[in-house]
Amino acid sequence: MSKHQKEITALKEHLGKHQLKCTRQRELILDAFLKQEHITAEAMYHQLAKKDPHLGLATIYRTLNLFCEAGLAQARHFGTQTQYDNVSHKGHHDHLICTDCGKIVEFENCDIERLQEEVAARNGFTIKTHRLELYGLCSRCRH
Amino acid sequence: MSKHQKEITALKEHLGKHQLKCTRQRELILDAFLKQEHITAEAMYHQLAKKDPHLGLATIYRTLNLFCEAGLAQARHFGTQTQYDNVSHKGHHDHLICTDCGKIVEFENCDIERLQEEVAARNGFTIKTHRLELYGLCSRCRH
DNA sequence: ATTGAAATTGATAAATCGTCTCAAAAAGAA
DNA sequence: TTCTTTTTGAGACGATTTATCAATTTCAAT
Repeated sequence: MSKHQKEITALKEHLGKHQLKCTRQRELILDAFLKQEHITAEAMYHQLAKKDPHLGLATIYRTLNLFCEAGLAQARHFGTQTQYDNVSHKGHHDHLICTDCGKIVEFENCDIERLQEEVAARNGFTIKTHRLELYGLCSRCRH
Repeated sequence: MSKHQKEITALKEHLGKHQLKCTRQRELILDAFLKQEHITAEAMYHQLAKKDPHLGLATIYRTLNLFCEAGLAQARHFGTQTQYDNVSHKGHHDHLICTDCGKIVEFENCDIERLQEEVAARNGFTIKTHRLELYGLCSRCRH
């Protein structure tokens, strides 16, 4: 019994609803993905090469995008690459980023999210996702 | 006397500090850039083709990146392209983005920024800049 | 104003990242 | 098993951005 049974079920539900099939590759990629906070397709490609040397990069991209559609992942453009965030546990994924050493701290703040909803409503928008990144210096780099 | 004298001075100061030179192209691009809220390199390329048909795309990229280093612009990856935001007027630049039609609404919210400071302080960070993007559907696309 | 070292430019080649194509393979219902 | 549909893997492709490099421009020192 996997630790991530809930997410596995969620994916299968999505697959069923959309006439998609449950493949070995999708299960393999999901299993690896759920162990991460966030990962790039390229990183996952190298990571999974050990388990399945023939797993194609295109399949990883396709599958991670599938996870986004299924609501398990969320794509985020960071630098030149796309990070796929694991949002199956937390609803959102905000970041504090040290511009000096690159350290990333993740946080969540309900008050900020409530205010975001207000701003959106005031402008006639319905928010689906958001992205908040705070750039600065961590305590160590400030000195 | 240009409306953007402050920014022109800021750029020249940056150039001086880094042994960079003030060229006709840089002045031309700065002038065009300061009239925008945000623009892509490609869009600026086409826009400036009228004034200088020989201005190269690479120069536009180089110069917009220079503006980022000088603190006049801020790069933001949206979809497959990079938007260069004009941050010389406002300290911050937050966006409401319609994922359907691409419409972008800019906003500012002091309460959110105050909360951001709190989160940062709690984690030992000192914020220099931030990025907040809310993705969803605008009123028109919701229907 | 002229000179000369250093930076910049324009044109294009190259790199990067992600998607598309398509024949072969796999899934899964009948 | 059989048949239809979906998926896969490999590489081609497309879009965006950066690197290369000879020619040009800037600008400080004559």
